[in-house]
Parts: sequence; C-alpha cells; structure tokens
Amino acid sequence: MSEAPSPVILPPGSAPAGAGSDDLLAGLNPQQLDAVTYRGQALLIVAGAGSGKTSVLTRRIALLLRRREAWPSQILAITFTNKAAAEMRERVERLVGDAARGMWISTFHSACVRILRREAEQFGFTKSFTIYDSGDSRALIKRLVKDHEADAFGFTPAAVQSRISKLKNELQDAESYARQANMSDPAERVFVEVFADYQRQLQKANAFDFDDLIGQTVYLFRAFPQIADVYRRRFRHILVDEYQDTNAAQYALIHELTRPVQGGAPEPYASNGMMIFEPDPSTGSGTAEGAEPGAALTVVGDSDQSIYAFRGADIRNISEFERDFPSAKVVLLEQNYRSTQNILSAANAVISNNFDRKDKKLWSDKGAGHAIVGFTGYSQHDEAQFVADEVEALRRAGMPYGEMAVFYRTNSQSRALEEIFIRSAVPYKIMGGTKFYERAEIKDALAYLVAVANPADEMAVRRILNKPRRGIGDVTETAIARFAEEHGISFRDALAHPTQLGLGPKLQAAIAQLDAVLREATDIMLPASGEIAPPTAVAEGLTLLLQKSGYMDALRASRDPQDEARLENLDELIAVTRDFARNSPEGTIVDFLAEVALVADSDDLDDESGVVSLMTMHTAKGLEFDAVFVTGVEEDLIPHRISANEPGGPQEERRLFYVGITRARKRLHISLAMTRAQFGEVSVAMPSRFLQEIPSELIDWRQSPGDVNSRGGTQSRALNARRPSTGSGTGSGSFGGSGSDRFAPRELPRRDGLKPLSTAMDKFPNRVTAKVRDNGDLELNAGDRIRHDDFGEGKVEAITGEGAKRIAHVRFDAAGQKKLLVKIAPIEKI
DNA sequence: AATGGTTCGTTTTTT
DNA sequence: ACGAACCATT
Repeated sequence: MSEAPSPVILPPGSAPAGAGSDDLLAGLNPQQLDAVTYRGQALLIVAGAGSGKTSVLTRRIALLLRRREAWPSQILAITFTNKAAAEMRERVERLVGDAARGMWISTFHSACVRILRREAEQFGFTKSFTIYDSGDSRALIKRLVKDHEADAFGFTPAAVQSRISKLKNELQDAESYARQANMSDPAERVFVEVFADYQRQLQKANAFDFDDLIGQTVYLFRAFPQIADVYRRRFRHILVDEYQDTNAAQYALIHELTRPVQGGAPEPYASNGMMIFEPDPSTGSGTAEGAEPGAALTVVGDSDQSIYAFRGADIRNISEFERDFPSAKVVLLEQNYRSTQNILSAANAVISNNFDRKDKKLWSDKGAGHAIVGFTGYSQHDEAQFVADEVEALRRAGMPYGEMAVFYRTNSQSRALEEIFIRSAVPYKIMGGTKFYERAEIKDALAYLVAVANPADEMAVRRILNKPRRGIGDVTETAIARFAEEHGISFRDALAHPTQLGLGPKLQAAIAQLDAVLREATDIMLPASGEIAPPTAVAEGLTLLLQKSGYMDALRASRDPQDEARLENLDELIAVTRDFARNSPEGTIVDFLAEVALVADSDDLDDESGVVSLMTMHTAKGLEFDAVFVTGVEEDLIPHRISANEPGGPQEERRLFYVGITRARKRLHISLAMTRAQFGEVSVAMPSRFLQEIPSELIDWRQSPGDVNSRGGTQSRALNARRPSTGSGTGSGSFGGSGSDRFAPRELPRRDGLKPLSTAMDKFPNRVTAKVRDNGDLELNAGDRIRHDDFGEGKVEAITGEGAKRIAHVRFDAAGQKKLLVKIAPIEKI
C-alpha cells in the first residue's frame, strides 16, 4: 500500500541507540520466547485465540531486524486483511522505528499485485492492468452466460462465478479442467467454454480478478523460473498470519517463494528499468554464488479458528504443515491473555466437540470472572431489547460503548438490533455491512477512472457510456462496438470517431463530449512523455470527470432524495483521493485503483470509538472486546442451515461460534429468540445445539429457553423437525458427540393440561423457573378479547395462518397493534 | 429509452 | 421483508 518503494539501507551501527533485544523478549512466556527466537527453515506457531500471536509475530520480525539477521527488504509478512497488515506494520515500527521501512507487510492480494505490476509485461498484460472485484466479474460472467446460452443448462451467473472461483483457487484453468471433466456432457462443455471465454475477456481487458491475482502469480513463477528466483533470492524470511485460512493457490504461492534458489543469473535482475532488489549486503558481495537455500518460513495459525473453508481455505494446510516441512518446529501457545476462565472454559467445551482436531486447551490466570449471561427472548426484538438494556447497564457501570460488540451470524440479523438500538438511543456502528465501494455511484466514478487508466477495460467504458443519461442505449452501444471491431480498434478508441458511427447529431455530440472529458482527464492523470503527474492528479482528474461529464449535475438536478446521499458519497470518494495524495505522493491513478479494489470496508481504520460495534462473527475474527454479545444462537442460524449439507459444515460453524466466544475479555452474553421472522415469515426457532455444549454451571440464565415456552413435541416438530423423531431418546449426558439431534423434540406421551414434559427444559438444568407456555389449540377468532402478559388487554382483529403458525392480529388497548403467534404467545382469552 | 409494476430470490462469510 | 432484476407499457 504505502510502503516506500526503495528500501532504506541502514549502515551497520545506525540502529537506534541501545538496540539490545531485551525489551523485545521481555514479558514473554517460554513458548512465546521460543516462537520469537527459534531459527530454522520452518516454524509453525499454533496460536490459540488471545495467546499473543500478533505480539509474537511482530517481535519476531523486530528481532530479526534488530539483530541484523535480515534487512527489511528481505522480509515478507502476509496477512489476510489490510487492517491486520496495517496493524502489524505499525507495531513493528513501534519496536524498531525506521528500520522497518522497506519490508513487505501486506495481504496476499496486494503482494501479488506488486509482483504482477512489475512482471505483467512478461505475459501479455500491461502495468496498468485493473482488478475486477466480484461485482465486476459477475457482470462479465453474466454477459458470457447469455452469449453462450449457458442458462439453457441451468447455469446462473452466480453458480458459474463460484465454480470458476473454486477452480482458480485450486490453480485450475479452463484447459486443465476440460482435461479431467466429462466432456461428453454438453453442460460441462458449455461451462468450459464460458470459463475459457471469461479468461480471454479478462486478458483482453488487461484485468485480473481476485483469484487471478494469486493464481497468475503462481503461474508466473512456474512459467518463468528466473523471475521466481528474483523473489526467492530477495525474500529470506516469509511470515504468514492466519495460515489456517490459506487456500490451495496461496499455499502454492508460499511454496514457490520458499523454494531454494536454483542458481543461474545472479546479477540483479532489472525489470522495466526498475531495479527490484538491491544488492544484498548480508551475503557478502551479493553476486557470487547463485544457489541459496529457501527462505525461512514462519506460519501462525489456529485450526480451531478456520472459518473460511467455504471459500477454499484448506485446513489441511496447517494441520499437515509438519508433513510438508519435515524439519518444522512447532510451538504451541495456549496461555490466553485476553479472557477470563469462565469464557475460556465455555470456548474449550464447545470446540472440544469437533473431532479430528488436535487437543488444545486455552487457559488463563485471570480468574473465573463473571458468569456468562444467557437470555432467551420471545422474539428477535425482545432479544435485541435485552442486548440494548444490558449494554446500557454496562455503560452505567463504567464500560465505554467502544468496548462492547454484538455479533450475529447473518447480516440480516442486524436489522432488529438496529431498530431497538435506535429506539433505546444506544450509539452503534455496523461493521462491514453495505460496502462503500459497491455502491453504484462509487462504481460509476471508479469506472470513469478505469476508463482513463486502462482503456482496454471495455466493461468500464461501457458502464459509463450512458451515465449520466446521454441517450445512449443498446443500439448505440452495439454500433460503437461494431465500429471498433470493423476497424480493429478498441471500444474506447471508437469513441474518438463519433461522426463515423452513423448516428444522429445529438448522439454524436454526446459521444464527442465524453471522449473529450476522458482525454482531458488523461492529460492530468497520465501526462505524456515522462512527465510525472502531481500527487493531486487523481483527485483533480476525478473531480474533473465527475463534473464535466455532467454526472454530478445530474444528481444535483434529481429530485430523488437518495441522490443527495449519492452526492455525499462521491464527495467522500474525492476525499479518499485527497488522502491518497497525502499518503502516497508518488502514487498514480493505477495505484489508487488497485488500493481501492483491495480494500474492504471491514478494513475501515477510522475506529469510531465510543460506539457499540455490530458485526458478523466472521468479521469479528481478530478483534476483541470487553463485553461481547453473541446473538441468535439458534439452530439453522448457528449452525446455519445451509452448512448442514456441506462436508465439515457443522464443524466449521462450531469454530465460528468459538471465534465469537473467544473475542470477549470480561463479559460474555449469549442470547437467542424463540421466534424469528425470516423470509418475511415468523417461525419458531430452536436453541442451537452449541448452547448445550457449554457446561450449564457457566451460564447464568436471565431467561432460559424453558422459561419462554415449552415447545411441546407436536408444535415444534411441525415447524422445525428435519426428521420425525430420531429416537435419540434420553439425550443423556452433557456435551458428548457432535451434531446429534439432542434438541429435536421427542415423542411425548400426551399429557393432560398445561405441563408437557419439556424437551428443551430438561437440557437446561440451570433454568430459573419452570414457567411453561403452550396454548395448545387455543380457539381464537376475530372479535375475541384477550389478555397478554405484557401488553394487557386487547381485541383480536384477525387470525391468519394455520396450525402452529396461526397468527393473531391484535389491537391492544394500550400497546397498539401487534401480531402474535397464537401457539406460544403469553395470552389468554377473556 | 424511460418508467412503473411485478416477480423472484435472497440471507453465511471476503480479498 | 426487502431489494434487485425482469418485463411490459408509454
């Protein structure tokens, strides 16, 4: 991102005064010390949650620098998110100061962009290639699916996209896939065609998609060993964070980089006039002998926190590290410095239900701490109210909002929380929700920039063609494309000949205007002949594009109230370009686009402190908070229902839950609701199987599932049962095997009256009371008057739905209109 | 080509 | 429930 392009080489002795290493080793436990100081070809640090992983990694790097075992330029540290990379850089800098400059600390993707940028011309790309995000890819694939009529075989763009992505993550291309696929199947043939065409289009557009960034770098290294050697010679220490989340392509990349240097051309290799590694002072003259051992590899990870298998992460990369690197040293960090013992005990208990895992038990010397607080709401709003109340209580007790976080499994769950938080005046922010860079107006603005930076990118040019409205539709677009093809020029260049397109004068003028604006912007951002654009070029160029194209005027003239927000977003984007000018004065428009493409919103560094953070459990990884609320702990949510069919799905869900739990330092709250509106329909929710894996003595139920309703056999089976009575019967002991149906309702003998033997309640021995609620077949009709425990008296206006899903629409005298599930609402007829 | 109405599917997670 | 995407109408 903003690393200095040419590493500073400090002469020996210029290290900060008193450059001893003691401060780097101070306060480490024996295992951590080992992890920081071990020297060898391969080191695996198995770092449990909260075990000081980042600290170990940064100190390890700092020690290498401090002791002059490595020059900054010889270090490559890889993380998964920009945020993690930024934090690591900052912490290393804090330890060694300027000596940190010149290190590569970046994500897999940005490291690969840097490499590809330098080598692009070796294999048919130019330096100004652009990066397609998943939205761009999908748009392209959508077009191709149509062109190839692949939809006739039931291919949706999304399905094709995910298949291609999976294949690329396994380093397959269309040809290699075709070789092993069943090509007598016409559907397969079409898929291969689309795949191959997609790749051709990318190349034609001088673009890489996210997966290509990794995959093509591997390809580059394999196809051009002498190029690979350059990087192998350069990077002597490679460190990879979150190793459990690497996929096959990333794994291959690491392997390529840590391979021994074969020898041969030892002279510094210059690419495009840019010298990309400086003579290496640590190996004497830096020229002489060619062969060198592979770089030292350090990987850090925790297989219990592997939660990205769904996108190709292969847990075996870490679990079989010792097989891959027979000389590897393994260090296990089990002491947790984050959470209290109660929280860790719960986490340990949950994760121990995953089989085929290496046993690892986190422990803490912080003492037991507070009990985990459990709550079962009647609805998701009820649950949210509990969270809001609890947040306020903690706040009053002195905990800052910024130290609290609420987690959920799916983004859609944030809605109920938001509503209640707003009503309760709890300040909050949603992390990683709607993405700034995915907003239409932002993508439009970026497409303008791409049209300038990489005119080969036809998709970008087509995108802006009629934005703002210029009266250019399908017909005109096709005419331009045809002209381009006939004259063997690009789509972009065709815009320079508006008079020859056979169009009316209005359209000609519109196209000429667009062409002129793009040119003018090009002059600013990519000045010809060696001139260097000023740092502010991107900001100026973007402003010009948005203004002279009429884009902003169109928004200003609009009376759609949303367009005001869109204008603000564009202003924000311009502010981003100004920041960019400040942070990377040498950065070009191409650099800016790459940075933007690789930045996720979860990387948002402006840690707006002082507000409660709401996020998914995935986003929560790597973070920690004093107080954590894990919400929606229900079957079909966590574990999510679609995980049930995927191999390893339920186990991954358990790890996700584990990640959520282990984010908490002092206070952990676990909550669920008995009913949840999903897909617009209210349904009965069941407590998650994971809940029951937590020893009951650790949880203080403010309101246990048994308190809210009993869900006697018939009703929940009607709604939720996957199979009729599995007869898992007694569901005896505490936490045993995984994934059984212990919460599945059992066939119960019909009991008289109101007290069926509860199912859930047996399983929650720490329930507070034995209140039970099941209205059975309560007859209720429009016009009846009822009394509700909370809302008081009211009149039934209508009954909808059937069976267990019967809903009463009630107008309460005091509380207004409500919809209630007849079966379980705390109501009685009067 | 733009607008409005309807259907549809969508709700795991991210570089 | 909600938004995107598709379709039919002007």
